[in-house]
Amino acid sequence: MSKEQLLQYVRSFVPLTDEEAEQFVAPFEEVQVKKRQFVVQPNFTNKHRAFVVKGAFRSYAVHDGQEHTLQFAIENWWVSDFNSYIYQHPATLFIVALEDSVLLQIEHAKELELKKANHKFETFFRIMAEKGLAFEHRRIIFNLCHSAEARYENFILNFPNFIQRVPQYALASYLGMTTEFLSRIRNKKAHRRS
Amino acid sequence: MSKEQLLQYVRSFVPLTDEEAEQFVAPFEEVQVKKRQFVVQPNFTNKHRAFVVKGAFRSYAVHDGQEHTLQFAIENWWVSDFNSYIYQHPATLFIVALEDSVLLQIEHAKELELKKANHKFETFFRIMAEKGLAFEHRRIIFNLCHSAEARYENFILNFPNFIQRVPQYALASYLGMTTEFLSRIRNKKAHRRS
DNA sequence: CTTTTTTCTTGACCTGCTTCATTTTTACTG
DNA sequence: CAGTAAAAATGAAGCAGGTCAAGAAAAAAG
Repeated sequence: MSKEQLLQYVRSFVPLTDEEAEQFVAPFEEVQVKKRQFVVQPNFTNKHRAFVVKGAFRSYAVHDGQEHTLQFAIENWWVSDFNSYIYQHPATLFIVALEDSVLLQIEHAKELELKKANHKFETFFRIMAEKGLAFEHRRIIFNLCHSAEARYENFILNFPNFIQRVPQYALASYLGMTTEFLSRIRNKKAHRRS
Repeated sequence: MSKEQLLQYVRSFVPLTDEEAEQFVAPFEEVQVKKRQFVVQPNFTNKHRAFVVKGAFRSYAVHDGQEHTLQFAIENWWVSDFNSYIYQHPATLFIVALEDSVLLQIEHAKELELKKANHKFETFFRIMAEKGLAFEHRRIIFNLCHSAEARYENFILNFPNFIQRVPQYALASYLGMTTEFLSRIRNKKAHRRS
């Protein structure tokens, strides 16, 4: 069952007794999501945090008709409009399924209860947030320091398994460049190899 | 005393009894730092997380001779090379005092002890990390969506109190542009006003 | 306050990346 | 599996922002 997968993930960060494990996963509910279906939309508050059991997602903002990707998420990643979720105010992002997917989602209030109920659960969410913050720090610094081409190379190196699953225009907007420019970078690279 | 200031800050997020308060601040030690002094340097592991009691700091990376600013911190902000601190591996950033400053710093191992000892302390650090992550998400999206000029305007709007205290070349590198270009933006704006 | 260092400004020129328009390729859908 | 929609590639032209070099202003040091 999919909750086993979530538990395995959680236990890789904090040890849980069987009883605690049961308590942790209880408030999560499984949701099936079809490709191109939205799970978060601007102006609606993001009421759930979701663990990706299967599939792929993309969160992005639209500004002046342009899409700008904040994150991708595949198996064993989490998805939410984090600002909307933790402050429980209206979302600014779209989150859409890139494939037919399965999520395990928890309501905001239920997550608060979990964190309150058990020190270990609190620790788990603390670790998630810290790792997320550290990740974004690395991303910001890297983006500040490097050219479009270097950012693409770095992505390939660090997330080879994402490359096959996210459309190129979405990757371009994640890396802060246009689709056209990413296409040219790839083309240049292909020619160098031959 | 400066620990009062830290406590006031912590208590704005989690309620603490007097006993807990004492326990929390005990492992922090006060450090005086002179302007231009470094508190973190690449290749040395960042052993402390520090709360700014007074003064201002800047964390930045150097790449191809160019400086790129990740963060500024003034009173009631925290400073560290977060990746170095939480994983206890060598730092990649410089952190330097922009003014004569006072820090309250805690050793990594002592922080772990605090988080283990009391659920509330764990909650506090979880909230810090979550707020930090939400902040960086907003920053990344904003940077992806906006021009150099808009990023500068946004900074003025959101951090008016930083403007007076950080050098312009540092602000430029935080906003992802050159000193020269920021100078031109400011100049253009001044002319529009007259 | 005078000297030195650091920061900020300004001008001329340059380029990495964007924009727009069109075509080709790939993926869905009935 | 034909037809249509979505995604990727390609070319030409433009611009936001960078680079380099030199001077002015401000701050720090003596």
